[in-house]
Amino acid sequence: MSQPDILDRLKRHGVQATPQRLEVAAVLLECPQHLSAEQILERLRAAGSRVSKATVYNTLKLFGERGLVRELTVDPDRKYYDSTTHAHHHFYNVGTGVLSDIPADQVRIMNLPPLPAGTEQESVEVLIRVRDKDTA
Amino acid sequence: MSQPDILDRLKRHGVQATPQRLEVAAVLLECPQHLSAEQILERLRAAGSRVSKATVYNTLKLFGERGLVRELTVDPDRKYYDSTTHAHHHFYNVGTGVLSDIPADQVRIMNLPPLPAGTEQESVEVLIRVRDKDTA
DNA sequence: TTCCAGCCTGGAATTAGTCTATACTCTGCA
DNA sequence: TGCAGAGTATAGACTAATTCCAGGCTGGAA
Repeated sequence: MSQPDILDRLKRHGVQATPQRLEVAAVLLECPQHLSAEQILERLRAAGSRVSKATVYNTLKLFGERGLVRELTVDPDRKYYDSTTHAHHHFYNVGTGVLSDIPADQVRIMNLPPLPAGTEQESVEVLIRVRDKDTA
Repeated sequence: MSQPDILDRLKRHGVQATPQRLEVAAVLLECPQHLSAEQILERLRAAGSRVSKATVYNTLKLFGERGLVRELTVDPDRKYYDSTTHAHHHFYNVGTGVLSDIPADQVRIMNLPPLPAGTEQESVEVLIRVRDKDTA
């Protein structure tokens, strides 16, 4: 994703652009992927950036709230941020921690039950946990 | 769930019975519900038990590994333990943290895509996030 | 200029969960 | 009757992800 595209995406989600936010966005939005805050911080540091940890966390949280990226709760030890925001689902390898996408149109969910009273739906997520086969 | 039923369930899952494990199981298996480790510890303490935190955590982890209860990763801040282990899905109220069950037969998933190479499926979970409607 | 809101930062604080070293409790067996 | 060993329980230290905080910076409005 190019710099102007990123700027545009920030603007469309009502997020004010700053150098740090652009850096974070550039890493995460580079391609469809799933990264944790620490992974992003690591990459930024490796590339010579001096963003603070707090800023990376704050920025990702903000991006998540504004719908610019998607927050995934899949690993009990850390959050992952998904650069792809349109509806889709995931495979999660519990051994390796690798996440991969399942296009929304490959899963059809039927007979959805009524929501609990007084609530409205926010999202539907299908998570298929997998593990490496024993090669023994 | 009565004491003998709990003993039986432990035995069927290859978990050796101890007073502490019985206490933990009694709280969680009392009825179909979703509790965090801390909630269970709290209830035990309130009931006068002196189990240690480590024991509660160890016990729940063991129960989860042996399939006696189900571990849920749904709230980024804590794990929940589900007393119901047969296949089913969940509503999760992101505002209140309340989890509720969706019977498996109320959700039909079709066209499941192929698993990533070299992996085998462990579980399929559907999570529907909801939020309280604005009453404004 | 001066103000102010919003942003960034390092470091402290928080918190779920795990680890560790020690002590206890059975159960089989001499 | 007593010992050995496996499996457990416990308090408290520790880890790691994330959030909080207090101070400093910046760019535009007045």
